[in-house]
Amino acid sequence: MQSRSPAASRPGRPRSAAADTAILAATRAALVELGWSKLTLGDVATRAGVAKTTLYRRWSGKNELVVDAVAELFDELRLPDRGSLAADIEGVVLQFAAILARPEARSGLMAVVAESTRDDALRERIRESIVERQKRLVVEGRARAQARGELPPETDPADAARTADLIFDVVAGAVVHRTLVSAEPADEEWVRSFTRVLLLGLGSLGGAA
Amino acid sequence: MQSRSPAASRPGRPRSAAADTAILAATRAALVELGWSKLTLGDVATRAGVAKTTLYRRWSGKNELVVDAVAELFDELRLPDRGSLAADIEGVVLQFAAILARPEARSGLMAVVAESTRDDALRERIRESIVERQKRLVVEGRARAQARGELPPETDPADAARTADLIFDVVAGAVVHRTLVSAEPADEEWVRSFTRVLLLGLGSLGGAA
DNA sequence: AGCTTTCGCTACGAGTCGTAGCGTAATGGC
DNA sequence: GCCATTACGCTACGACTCGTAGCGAAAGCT
Repeated sequence: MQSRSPAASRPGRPRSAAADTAILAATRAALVELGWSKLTLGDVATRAGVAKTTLYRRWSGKNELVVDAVAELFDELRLPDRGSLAADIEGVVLQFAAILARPEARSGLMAVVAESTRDDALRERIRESIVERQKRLVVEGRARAQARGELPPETDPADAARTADLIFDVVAGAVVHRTLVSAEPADEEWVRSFTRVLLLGLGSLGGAA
Repeated sequence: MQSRSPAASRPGRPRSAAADTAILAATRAALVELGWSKLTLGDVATRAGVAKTTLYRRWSGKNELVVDAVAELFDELRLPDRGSLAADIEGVVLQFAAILARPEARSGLMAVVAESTRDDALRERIRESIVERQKRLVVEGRARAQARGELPPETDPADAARTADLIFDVVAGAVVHRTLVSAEPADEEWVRSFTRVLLLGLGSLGGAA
């Protein structure tokens, strides 16, 4: 989870793996009940049944802890092949929306992103453990669509990377904004409309329902 | 700014308007130097040259203060008529990106949005003073495009509102995600590609540059 | 004038932070 | 089996921020 140094067969008492999972679960529970700002590390330690010092030995602070706790929520993201680009997009967006609908994600994700604007190491940690995994789904879905002939093949690899970044920002940004700023559910109806705009553009809306 | 009660000709010493602007400016300066988490109201009061108690008489806490301080940044958003829907979108998105590039917006905006996930009153304050103003630009730009014949006219008013919400989430979400999560500049090249996707859909990318 | 509200200032209890120090528990090496 | 090494639980601590109370002085209205 934290990609620490080797840690392979080091002398001395090993760190409890159960403590790690208990702490991360306790962090999510505290996020649900208290939210980001009222979450204290002392409280998390109590919930997890560990000493506060143990927590500080493994995480340098609240930011890093919450990143790891929230990152686990995104482990379940999958991209099953549903046969068409539109169906693939709708499927993964609905998964993403379901995760963002959970209170521990809502409270924690935006807060650590906000903190990351002033902390490069934190931003890199978020990128590694959360963002990059999502972006891989975009690349994979795009490749599938190109194999099906639904999208034009990419000419320049640099162009392809820029396009993947653009698609990712549009998809993730729209769902996040809908869920956290507008505070409306990204339900099936919304996802269908969004997918239509993404594939066909604004002009495709408004004509026939 | 805070839309207080009438306040018209009330007996007693009136509140200093200069203090308001000094406090909001000091808040933005503190956001730039310290970021959200290390910003303290005592520090803001000192920077503004007012007593801490004065600050608490006007704002109930850090969240509300930062919302008002950040909201002023969005006052400059305009939607000049550039002749075409594409040009209008590019113009307003570049303005929006320029605001989000400022450190006081980056640090403050996401933080208060994160807090608003657990505070309905705060969310409403954000909606009134920040989000609604942005959304009006979408509605206006869409109406212009329909008058030009670039977009199909809306049939059902409820449908029209849903569509405006969708467009807003896509546009604002994409720019915010690009700027704050991906941490890459939303420069002219990116905005051009984004506008193309928004108007024509994903298929329009990759063919010719 | 007199009344009312705001302002700056000081002080306060409550709560959190992150760390230090200690004795104990759990490993691996010999 | 013994020892070095590391992790753990616990307590205590100074430093800091929070939000509020109380006071006298200032600034407006009638």
